[in-house]
Amino acid sequence: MDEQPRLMHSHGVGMAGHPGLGQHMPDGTEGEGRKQDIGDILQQIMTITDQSLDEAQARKHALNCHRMKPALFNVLCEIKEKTVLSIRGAQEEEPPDPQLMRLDNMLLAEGVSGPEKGGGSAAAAAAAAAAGGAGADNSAEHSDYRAKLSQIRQIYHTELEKYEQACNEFTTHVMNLLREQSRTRPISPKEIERMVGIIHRKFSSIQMQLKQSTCEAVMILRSRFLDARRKRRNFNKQATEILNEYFYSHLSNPYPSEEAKEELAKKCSITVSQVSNWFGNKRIRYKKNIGKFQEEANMYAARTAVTAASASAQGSQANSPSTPNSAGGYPSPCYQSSRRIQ
DNA sequence: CTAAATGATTACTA
DNA sequence: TAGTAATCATTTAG
Repeated sequence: MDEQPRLMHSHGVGMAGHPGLGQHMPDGTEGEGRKQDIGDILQQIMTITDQSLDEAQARKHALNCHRMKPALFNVLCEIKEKTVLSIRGAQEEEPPDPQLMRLDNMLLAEGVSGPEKGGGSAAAAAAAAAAGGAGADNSAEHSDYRAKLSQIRQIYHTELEKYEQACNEFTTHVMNLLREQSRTRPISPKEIERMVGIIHRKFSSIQMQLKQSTCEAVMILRSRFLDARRKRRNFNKQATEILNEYFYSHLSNPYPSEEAKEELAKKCSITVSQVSNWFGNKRIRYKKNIGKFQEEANMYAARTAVTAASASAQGSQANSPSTPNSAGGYPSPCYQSSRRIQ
């Protein structure tokens, strides 16, 4: 890049005003003239940094108005395209991020990013059903869940909109800037397009963070909603009585069969696993402190005796769910601290 | 308010 | 895999 201008100057004579500066050059003479023009322009570019601002501005204008400018600009763009941009272009076209897709799917499933109300309530209903809480005070919690979900959704959409707007503003700004600059340096429309792509990717990575934190919030809300420990309700008195009745009338072997559990569950309007939980808790707590349960045990023993008596008096045993070995020959806790629980 | 009671969960065992 | 033991988180009693 050192020799060429000089070389051109040595030959170039008076071709400055040549009208035919087309892309093709039919003969060497025309080529020489063009070369000289290019040499002039390059010279000006090289020295432009040495000039004052006003001077530079004037020169810039002159350069811009130069008849060779568009052609040279195209050439430079092409060169640039072939070198720098093609290298960068090779590593683009990344596949859609699987994690982002997962987040999107979840937000959609959770009704955060989907259609306004429909998806949300459906998901909430599904969650409510999964909670399995025998629908008593379920609706209150349900609406609470929905309210919180819609709050999350609102924040999400507001933020998303904000990001989108910022992205658009920034993109427009950069595009204007590049277009403006493309008057003085070789920037092809393709390159602008690519830059826009880069900006969008950056912003979408920010959006991913938003999506991620929204997902987290939904998960926490959901787990809170589903985790029954956090909103435990005691069983009603009747259910507790039925369970206790069974427990104390089967003290020697307080392990209800699957069928018995089902029956108890139905009677108490709770689930079978709740029955299992109850018996698990009862056995361990009874074993740990039999003394404390003495009174309760006596009470239920007496009650069972009475019902049994009245039942046998009527010649029927319709009461008490499948009672194989009730009070019969088993020691009431009054007489001994039965140790049949492992 | 604190402590006890209680339903659910977890890690482990036979 | 059902059951045990420890523990959590909540409700209820005092």
